[in-house]
Amino acid sequence: MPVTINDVAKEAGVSITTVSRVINGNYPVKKETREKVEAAIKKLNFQPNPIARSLVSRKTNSIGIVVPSITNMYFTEVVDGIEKYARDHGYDIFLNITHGNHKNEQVAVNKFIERYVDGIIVVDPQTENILSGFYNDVVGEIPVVFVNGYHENIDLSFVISSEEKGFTAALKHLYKKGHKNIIFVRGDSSYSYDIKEKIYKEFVKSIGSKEVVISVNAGNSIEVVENTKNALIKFSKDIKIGLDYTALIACNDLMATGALNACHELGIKVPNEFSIIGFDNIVLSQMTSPKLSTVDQNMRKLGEKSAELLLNYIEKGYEVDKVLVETKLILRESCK
Amino acid sequence: MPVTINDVAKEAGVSITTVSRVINGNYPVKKETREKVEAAIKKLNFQPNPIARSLVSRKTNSIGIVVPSITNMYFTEVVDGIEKYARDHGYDIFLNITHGNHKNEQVAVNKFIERYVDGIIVVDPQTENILSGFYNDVVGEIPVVFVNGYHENIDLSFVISSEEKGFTAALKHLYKKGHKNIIFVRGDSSYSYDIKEKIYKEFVKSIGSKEVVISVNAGNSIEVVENTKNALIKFSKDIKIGLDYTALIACNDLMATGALNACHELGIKVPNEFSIIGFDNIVLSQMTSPKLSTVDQNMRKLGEKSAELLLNYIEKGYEVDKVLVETKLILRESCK
DNA sequence: GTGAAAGCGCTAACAG
DNA sequence: CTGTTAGCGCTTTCAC
Repeated sequence: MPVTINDVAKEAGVSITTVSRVINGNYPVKKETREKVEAAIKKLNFQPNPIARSLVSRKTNSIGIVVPSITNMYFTEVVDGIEKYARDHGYDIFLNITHGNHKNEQVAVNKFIERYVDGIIVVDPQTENILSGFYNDVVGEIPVVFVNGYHENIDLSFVISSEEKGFTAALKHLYKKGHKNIIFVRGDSSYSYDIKEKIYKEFVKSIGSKEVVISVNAGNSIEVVENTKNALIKFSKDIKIGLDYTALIACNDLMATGALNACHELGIKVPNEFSIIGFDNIVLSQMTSPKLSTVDQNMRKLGEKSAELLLNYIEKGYEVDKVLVETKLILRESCK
Repeated sequence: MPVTINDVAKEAGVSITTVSRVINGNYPVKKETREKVEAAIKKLNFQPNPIARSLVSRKTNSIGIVVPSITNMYFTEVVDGIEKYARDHGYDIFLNITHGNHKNEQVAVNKFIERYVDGIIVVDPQTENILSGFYNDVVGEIPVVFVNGYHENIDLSFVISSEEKGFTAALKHLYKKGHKNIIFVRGDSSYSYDIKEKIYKEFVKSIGSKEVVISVNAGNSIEVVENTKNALIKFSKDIKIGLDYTALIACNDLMATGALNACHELGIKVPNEFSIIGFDNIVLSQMTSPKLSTVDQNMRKLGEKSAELLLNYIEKGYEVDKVLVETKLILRESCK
């Protein structure tokens, strides 16, 4: 049986109120009394029961993270950033993995609310939950911060990476290096792929080149590597990769890795004959050979910022913000 | 203000005791009474406050996971397995990342105990915490299950993958395929590397071959890929890789990937001239070109099993178990 | 079958 | 400065 505030009070010869006061330091306590109490606390090794505390204070010092997947290196770094920031600030974190299912996401959020977590971070929320108004009700009950995902004209708080900027920078870099015909690789459905495709098409048009969009199945799962490889190999039968087209830009590093593998198999030298640039800067991009040039989304910062924002809401009240996290072009070995 | 059991009692015209009974179904309640109460619960959309519940029941329906890292694909899959099993069985999970620091690990465990989680899973515990007796005190307070890590003659509950068997199988496979001179790659310090080295040396001796152990800095971080690559390239100056030595076995897939990258750079064809076999079967092993042959540790199952064990302890009482999870040789493209 | 009342461990008026 | 008391929302004796 753990020691309670009562035991401490008895040991110190004071009331439990006094003990409570020295624990919380929110009311004046005479120095000698405090010392007596502190001695008792130490002697008995007393830890206030957070459950009892929460019951009256209506604060649990915990936050919930809802994330589509954790085997995906992208999300993993975001979670890492959140965890560190939150823990450093005295919050424990609950984790719920939705596997990209929008119903699961709702269930997860509702369960966190029932648990009385102090706030929730949803990483890459399902677009339909954003659009359906599900979250508009939720934020009435509890502060929520979203990391990336669909956010156009949405009255909710987001931490977003400036993908447009980063993607444009990557494209411009390729162009500056003399690449005129650039292949674009995207997954089947995602807000972020749509944005990038739009930018790509406009860019290609602006330089008077022709567009080649390769769309592969899945987008963020392991399979996308293989899918991209196969798609590119198939594509290479019609068009001379390395001659007609000298560069490729992918919506994420998984796809870029798949493209790299295709070149490997086709005997195309990267970067000498063909340049590849990815997106995200997941750890994988440093493990390939050659190492991938990519656009750093700074996922860890994305996580930290969202946690920072959430803790602010918890402590000072909710409001709607959009925080932009800068992306950064990382030049490694896969393009020249 | 959320609706409480009082509101329901009032609405249904019964006492809160009765409401509590229909919620928990632990005492007989007349059918019509129950229906009245259920109607009220539904009407008011009542959710029992888990904090209040925990305070009296001394059960939080939550477990804590302590893990060294989450950007490491290996741990990530373990956590995934735990999360799924626990959630499917009504438990929420707290996550704490220690970054491989044994002090952090202790703090994490203690914080979970203070939070009154119902049980704790420690993935790859720090050997010094195991040996120092830290955990022997802990299990007196709360059930704990460990996933892998040092466990020889340790009186604690472990879920362990049969690394010895898997590693031996990989070695035998290589030998059967005609490889006599096999290079071994390990990281600097880890119980699991030591075990593998021992097996390797015995095996090499048994087939009358000579041993080559390459030890690289770090073991489970991103850098190990690069470190292994460099080590192998350096090594290749003295000994003809692909001629004198035709195969390599690594302690994990990160190192195997590094070796693969080295071959790539050295112009050595894998698997035609040189065979590589990894360990773990992290997702990365399917993303390389050629895809890595490896030993599947079945990390997801490791996670699930540990959760299963823990929930059993929570519900039926703690005892000491050692559960072995089988490994499996996965032949893909990197060896022949 | 049902309800009154005590209490889980703590905080926060309210008195003094 | 310090103590008494009333809860927070729920479960669980103990009576009836």
